[in-house]
Amino acid sequence: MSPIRMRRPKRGEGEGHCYRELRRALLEGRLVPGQRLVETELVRMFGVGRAAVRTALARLEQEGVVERVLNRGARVRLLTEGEAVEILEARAALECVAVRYAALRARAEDVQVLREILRESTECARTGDLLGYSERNGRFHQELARASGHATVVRLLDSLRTQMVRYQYRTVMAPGRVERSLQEHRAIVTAVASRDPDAAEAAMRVHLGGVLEALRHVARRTAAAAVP
Amino acid sequence: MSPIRMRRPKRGEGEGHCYRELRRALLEGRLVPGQRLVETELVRMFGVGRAAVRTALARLEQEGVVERVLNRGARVRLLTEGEAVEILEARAALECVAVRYAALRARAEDVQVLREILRESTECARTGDLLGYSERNGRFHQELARASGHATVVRLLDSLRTQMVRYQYRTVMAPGRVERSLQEHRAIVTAVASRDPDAAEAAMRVHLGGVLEALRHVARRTAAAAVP
DNA sequence: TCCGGCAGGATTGTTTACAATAAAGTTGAC
DNA sequence: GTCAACTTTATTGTAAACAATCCTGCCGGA
Repeated sequence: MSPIRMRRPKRGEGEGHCYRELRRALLEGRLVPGQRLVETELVRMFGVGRAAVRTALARLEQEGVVERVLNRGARVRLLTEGEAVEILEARAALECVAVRYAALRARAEDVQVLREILRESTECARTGDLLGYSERNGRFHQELARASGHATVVRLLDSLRTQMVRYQYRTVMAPGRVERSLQEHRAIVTAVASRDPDAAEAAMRVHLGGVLEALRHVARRTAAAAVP
Repeated sequence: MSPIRMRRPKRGEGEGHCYRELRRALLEGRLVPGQRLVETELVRMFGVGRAAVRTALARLEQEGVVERVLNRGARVRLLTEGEAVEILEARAALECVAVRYAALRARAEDVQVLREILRESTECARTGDLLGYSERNGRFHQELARASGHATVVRLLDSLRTQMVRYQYRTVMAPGRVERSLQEHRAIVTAVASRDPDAAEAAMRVHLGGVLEALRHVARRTAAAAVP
């Protein structure tokens, strides 16, 4: 973990600061699943009190990102492939709601943002920048949710996305998956732009079905590798 | 709030105890939306330290049940009708996943439990016991989710259900809604028992669609509420 | 060698005290 | 009577100390 210490936050923002930074560190991959989160270390790292660290960890646990065991502290939660599939299924259901609302309520500038991400994604796919594509993929889904204006679904999806960090890279690696993903993204944007909720939901269903299948395939492969 | 004080919990279970009790008090209606949650009062009430209360409140905030403002403490979150509709939409999407899995994985005893709840519901409807029906209705959806064996969806639904408390009680006023709800529940159980995921999902979609329409109608008039 | 008990240290859960903040109440001039 | 500035009070945010628990390494005996 980065030993960098940031400026001391003001009174009242200690907990939120710690929560956000911890979450960010997770999303950026600076914290690996299974890694221990020792309270005093986090105190030094973020320059906040232990109480703040403690409640931040409690929030992250509630979110399902962190696992805490009595008297043994917290660690970054490690997902099984099965749990990853579950999370993706839940995400799929919620993203369908989101995309439907996006098709109904997206403003022109939202569509513009999506098109820009699509353009960048295309570039990443062309140059073979898989990590860059993965990042754009995340932003695509995030922006799509935002455009839906559906606060509850956005909140739930945000939480689920955080839990999936570890698998975001792997699913994209399957050969030929990037091109298909990109095309599916294009179909979604087209449907949203033409304000067709049914088409949008259908396109999303196809897309996430593909992702799910890819992940299930990965699950089988690693299971096979584990049992030779 | 009930001034009853319970036995002091052991070391390590303070926070969880406080969290669960607070949650229960919410579900049982002993805490009304908008009500302030003063930390020292909760300390006296549950016989735990303030730190435990604090982290419990943080967890409840993360869950969306409690709202906290800097330096001004926590209160039970008050939902607008619009937010209630949002939550119900999210629930609908997730319950469809749940019921599909239930149709695939439910054991005979799960179906038995559902049938028993159905029987009790019928009795409540016959005698006009609306509160009793509302309670069975909650248990029906809960058991259905449990029978799905889908941990992630169960967790999310649990959280969403807690947020809806306020609307569960005002539930049963729409005339004729109870009968329709009961019939829809029956259709769901039939589909699950015959291991037909498509029919089960379709039945659930019909059911929650009806609930949603009723709630949306209420959102315009702000009078009665719907039977989920 | 292997096993169980047993200090010692590390880390967490809890309590207490204290500082900062916001709400309520008070005073006093106009 | 009213309004603004001040004081008081209730309550939260933070820090530090303390106690319980778990893990590790060591020791002695079989």
